[in-house]
Amino acid sequence: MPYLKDKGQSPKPMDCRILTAALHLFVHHGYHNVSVHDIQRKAKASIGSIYNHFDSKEGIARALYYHLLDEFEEMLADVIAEELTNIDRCNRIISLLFKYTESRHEIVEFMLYEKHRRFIPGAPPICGVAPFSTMQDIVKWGIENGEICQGSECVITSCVFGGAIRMIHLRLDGLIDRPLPELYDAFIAHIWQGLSRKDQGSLLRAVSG
Amino acid sequence: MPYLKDKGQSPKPMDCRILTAALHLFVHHGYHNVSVHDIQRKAKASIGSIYNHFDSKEGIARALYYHLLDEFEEMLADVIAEELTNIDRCNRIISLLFKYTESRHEIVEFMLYEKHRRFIPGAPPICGVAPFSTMQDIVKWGIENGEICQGSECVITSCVFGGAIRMIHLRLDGLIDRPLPELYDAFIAHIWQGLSRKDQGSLLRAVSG
DNA sequence: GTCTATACGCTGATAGAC
DNA sequence: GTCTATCAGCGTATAGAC
Repeated sequence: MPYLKDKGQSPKPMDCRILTAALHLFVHHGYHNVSVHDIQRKAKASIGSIYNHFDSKEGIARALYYHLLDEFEEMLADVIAEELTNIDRCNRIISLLFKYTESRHEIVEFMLYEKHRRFIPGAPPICGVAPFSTMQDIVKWGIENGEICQGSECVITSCVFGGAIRMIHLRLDGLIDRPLPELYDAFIAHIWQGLSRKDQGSLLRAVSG
Repeated sequence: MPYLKDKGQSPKPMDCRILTAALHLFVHHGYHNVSVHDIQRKAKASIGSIYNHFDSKEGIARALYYHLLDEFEEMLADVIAEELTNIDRCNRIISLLFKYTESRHEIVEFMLYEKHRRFIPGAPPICGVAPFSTMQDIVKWGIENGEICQGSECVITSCVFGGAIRMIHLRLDGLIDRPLPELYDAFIAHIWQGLSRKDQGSLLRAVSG
């Protein structure tokens, strides 16, 4: 393809043209507002060719979705392989998502902002699926080894990644006008340190002094 | 209707039947997977009657959307009128959203989990629209009067409400099996106090990392 | 205001030549 | 494998009786 990275078996050139066209159209107009004719035109292929590569319009969406899901999961595997603390793993994931939101916004929008079950009948809710459960695992490990505060995994995971996902949505909707990576440091600090006013200075002084 | 509350001018009985049927069907099957015939059947009205009350299928969705948006905004006005601290206002909003997720899940799902622009062409992105900008205002006031830590409004608003919205999505997708109000206290504590373990060592790590 | 019957465009999918 | 031409069904919306 490649979408997020080069590894893994990429689809064949023609599949790629079709999937890339479909991704673009789905993101900008919505699955239901895009016809197979639109995809065919954009991919510079014919209807017959489309149906030679995919069994249906829904099949195109499915292929796209599961392909990107795999790439997402690969990215997370890489982050886990890095042997960081679990907090830093969370931060790294957020950092990558913020970057991709700028550089590959169509992919991020399709994966993080679309209701896939609306057009892929069999699809499980995305938040329960591999990459997202992996994110919850990382949080769980962090709680277990004491990096992260005690509490319900799903609540803490929601706090960590829910805020990030919200920012991505706002950015994609044009309601944040700065590139997300510029807001990364502030965001990370808020999440881990909390949002109520606190006298950070004295806390830090207490440690160093 | 009433959806969230009784005040305001409710639609007429027939409008109400149609809108209630449409809400149910849109939430469960998605706007594009619902035909006017489905709505007509569910509302126990005829096609002709539907088109006597609304100009189009899209018109039904629009009426529903803006009606609920008004009710949402009214709810926020009530919270603001209560004269709480701004942090408590945020908490109160989250508490109400959690409660409504249990008792009126179709409304919450329609308002917080649907991509309205996919079927209501003129609609502005929901996060930029009245109730959501009001939420950002509350955060802004909290920053200004020193209750909430210094920082970018949109980042802090994302942290506060993004986590809550994420939990609502997870709950609506069946990935959280406990009623959200039971998780409210924990959630609030995490948001305002932060997620890293609370001894100074890890706080410093979070700051430097 | 409510109803039934109908028109008709669009779109997903197929057939069959090359 | 790719293409064009075509079909069949669905779904929005209208016409017109009551």
